[in-house]
Amino acid sequence: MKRLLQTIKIEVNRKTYVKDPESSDLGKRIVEHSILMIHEIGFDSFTFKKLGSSIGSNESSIYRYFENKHKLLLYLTSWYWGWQEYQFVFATNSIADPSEKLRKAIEVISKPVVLDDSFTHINEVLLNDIIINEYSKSYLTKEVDTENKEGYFEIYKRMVLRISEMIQGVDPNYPYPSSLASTVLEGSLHQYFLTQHFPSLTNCNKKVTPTHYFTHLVFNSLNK
Amino acid sequence: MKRLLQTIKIEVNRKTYVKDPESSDLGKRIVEHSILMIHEIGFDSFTFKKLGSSIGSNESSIYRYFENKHKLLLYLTSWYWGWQEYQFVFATNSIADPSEKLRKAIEVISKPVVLDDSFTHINEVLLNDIIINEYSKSYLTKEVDTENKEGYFEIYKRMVLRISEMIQGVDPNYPYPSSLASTVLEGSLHQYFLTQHFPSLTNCNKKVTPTHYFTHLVFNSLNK
DNA sequence: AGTATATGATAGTATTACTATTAAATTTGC
DNA sequence: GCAAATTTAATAGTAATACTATCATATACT
Repeated sequence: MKRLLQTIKIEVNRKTYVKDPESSDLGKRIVEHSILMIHEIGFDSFTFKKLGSSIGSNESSIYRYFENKHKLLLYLTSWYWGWQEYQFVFATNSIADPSEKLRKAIEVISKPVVLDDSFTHINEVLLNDIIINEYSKSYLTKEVDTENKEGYFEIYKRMVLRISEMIQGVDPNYPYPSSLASTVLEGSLHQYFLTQHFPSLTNCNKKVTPTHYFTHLVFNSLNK
Repeated sequence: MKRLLQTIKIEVNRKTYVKDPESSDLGKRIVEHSILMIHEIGFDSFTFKKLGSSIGSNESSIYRYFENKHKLLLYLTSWYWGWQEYQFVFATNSIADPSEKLRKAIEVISKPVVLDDSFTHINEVLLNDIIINEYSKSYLTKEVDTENKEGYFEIYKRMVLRISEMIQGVDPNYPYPSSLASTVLEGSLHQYFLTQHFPSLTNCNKKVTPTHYFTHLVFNSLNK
């Protein structure tokens, strides 16, 4: 995948980091290798100490970029959703027909992720896998309400809102546009998780992707 | 809510515990207060040491019942799904008409939980809240595949299968019965979570329950 | 060359997630 | 009713985690 606009930078809530990891080489290596390591050993076993030794740096240096591993996860997830939103808007913006627009939107959010050459230090395929397996942990906390107020989930919420508006564009009388939008976004991650770990609980697989399932689900709910 | 069969005991995978907590007074107090405490401070902050002092017992005594807090969570979630399955089967078993059966099934799994007098040491309302906020953590781990093989998620999987079969009973040609079933079960928890913490991402609230939304969603997907 | 800034190395603290041991209390079997 | 078995409580100890603080060194900037 090639980016059209060379100057784009995914904007992430500044509160997720102490020092912008994009601002230095070490910062980028922290992000790059945190993705590799979380993907490999899982978020629960991941520590700054392990990350430090894997990049030949120091635990204390990582703390200068991120307060703790929870904030790092918020950074990674926000980056991911920002990146997804960019592709989402890019792919749907020029489509006039509401149904085609929504169809494209569902496709973009539920299709398998491919590498984006534009951000060399971020492996989007592995990051997507982290989102599938760890995203819920970023909001299933006792601090979710304060963190929500502080804006850590803005991009994700905006994505749901965009989808919700497209649903309303197709059927203004549909009574559950936000619920359906959140179901597609959350449910898509969940269906991918099930194909990986609980294949008997899903009909999705390599051939039948969540895109097929959710396209069918959404358009049967709406009056066209 | 009153139970009809006095002798029922919810069967939970024996591997979740070292010693059956139902077999002693201390065991029941451990379960009872773990629910209260996890509900209050969240699973992440919950420790056996804190639980011990809250029930006037000792950390080491709790380890004689549960290997660790993850296993305790597996016990609580398995108990919850076992309890839900009991109500599910009881409510739907006698219904002959496939559509009515499925309608009832969706209602049972997505309606708000009420207290069950039959299990005095378990507060099902608080436990339901724990399931909403913590269930994903029981399977979003690196050990999910081995634990799945060991049967820790059997009851949940059986629930999805039951719903899936009911969906097929209504429309044998529907191509995604398992995905739709897992979407309803998982999505229902998620919609409750959203009403609590992200009300702008859902149309569900006190009046419009997830039951309305999912009933609409499912029956519009199927050919009747 | 001198100063600011970034990074690295080391040490230290409180908490967690246990394990092991021993003592006390309670239950059970006869 | 007493001895034996079992359960629970108390204490101590270990390795790892999640940090904070301090100081040294390297690099970059003016």
